Amino acid sequence: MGRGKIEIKRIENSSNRQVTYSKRRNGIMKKAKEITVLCDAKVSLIIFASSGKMHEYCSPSTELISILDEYQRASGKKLWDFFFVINKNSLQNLSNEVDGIKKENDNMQIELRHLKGEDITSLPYNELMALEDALETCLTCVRAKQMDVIDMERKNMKFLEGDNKQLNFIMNQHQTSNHTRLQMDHQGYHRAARAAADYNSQMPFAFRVQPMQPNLQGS
Amino acid sequence: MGRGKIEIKRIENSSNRQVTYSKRRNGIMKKAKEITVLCDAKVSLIIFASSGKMHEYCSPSTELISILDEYQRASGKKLWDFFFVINKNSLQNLSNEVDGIKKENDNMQIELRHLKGEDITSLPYNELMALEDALETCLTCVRAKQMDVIDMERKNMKFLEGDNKQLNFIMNQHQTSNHTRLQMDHQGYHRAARAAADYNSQMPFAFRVQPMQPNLQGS
DNA sequence: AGCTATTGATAACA
DNA sequence: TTGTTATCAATAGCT
Repeated sequence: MGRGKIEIKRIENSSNRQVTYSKRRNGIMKKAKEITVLCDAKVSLIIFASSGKMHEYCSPSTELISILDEYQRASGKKLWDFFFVINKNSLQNLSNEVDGIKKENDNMQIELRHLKGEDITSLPYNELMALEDALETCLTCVRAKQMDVIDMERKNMKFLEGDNKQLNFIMNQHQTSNHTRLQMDHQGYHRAARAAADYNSQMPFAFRVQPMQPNLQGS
Repeated sequence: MGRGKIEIKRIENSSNRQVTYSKRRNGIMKKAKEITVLCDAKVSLIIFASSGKMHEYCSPSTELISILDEYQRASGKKLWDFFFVINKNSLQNLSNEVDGIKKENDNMQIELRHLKGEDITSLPYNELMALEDALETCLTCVRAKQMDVIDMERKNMKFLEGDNKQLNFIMNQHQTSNHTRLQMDHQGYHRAARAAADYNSQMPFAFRVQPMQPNLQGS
């Protein structure tokens, strides 16, 4: 529709392309306006030139957002899997929260490094003293705990030895029977389970005492 | 452009309106396609008939979402105060990331508590041993650092005493002059600045040695 | 849906 | 860029 027919392919001459773009853009815009008026249609039209400059048309008394909302329902295509509408207050809150978490994280990392004896060059002397005190207290505490654990282990050993004897005794008693079932009383089962759990919690998994029956611990 | 000119106003005859809608819609779609090809433009076109039926065009190798993204940047109009575009993968990634941070946070808190001697009841014995070792190493390290600090303090003291003597000497030398200026050599200035900086880094601010001239440290 | 007279859009040019 | 205009394309009214 001009002085000559043109093929629909990219216009290589840049200024021709620019002129054609601007004329055709106006044409489409006009037609978009017309169809909204003539036919009660809702239209959203967004055009970007290759230069990046944008032009848009949106039918009056309509918001792009509501058209996009309808678009999602009508097409079934979701523009977003998920989206948050966040006003300025909640955005501020979110930002503050994230900052807080980051700060907490940083502080913990610094504290951790100090407690591990790293990075203490930058600590003032009085904090070094405080750190020493804290470490000594902790060491005392840890050593006391070690004693406790050793003590508990001994008790557990003794307890388990006792149970073992009892089990051996029962096993011997039922040696000839085919349906050998442990005849421990109910309380005994629970005591053993508790002891095993207690004991297990002090040991890495590889060394843990395995229950003799799979659902012993669950009872 | 038809058998007669028409006014651009709502077509009251419903079937005429429907026909015109369909014809013009095709026309706009065609023109939208043409401008993308001819002029390298990016186009998003969404049309709703009054019936609610939707038609859309989006220039190829482009996603509506990216056009809308550009729209927001180009127009300055925000469709939302804030929005995340999250596809299933990035949602998973985000979730993993958050989980990671939480886990990291938890681990740090546990480690911190352990290093502070709290909450060690749940530690297995071998970890208690490892903790004891770590604490002892740290204590050694902290004590060495304390020695360093004390040592450095002594050196600084000595150095400052020396400077003090020198200053007193110079002060005495220039006692009668009104333009009393410290005649320390350039190297001496830098040495003093370095020593002060070093010393300062070991002390809380309240006890820090203040430079005698405000721009001494900056030199 | 097609058809086509007619209007509208626009390519080339200024 | 903007305007003009010869030409082509879209489409209104009709089947």
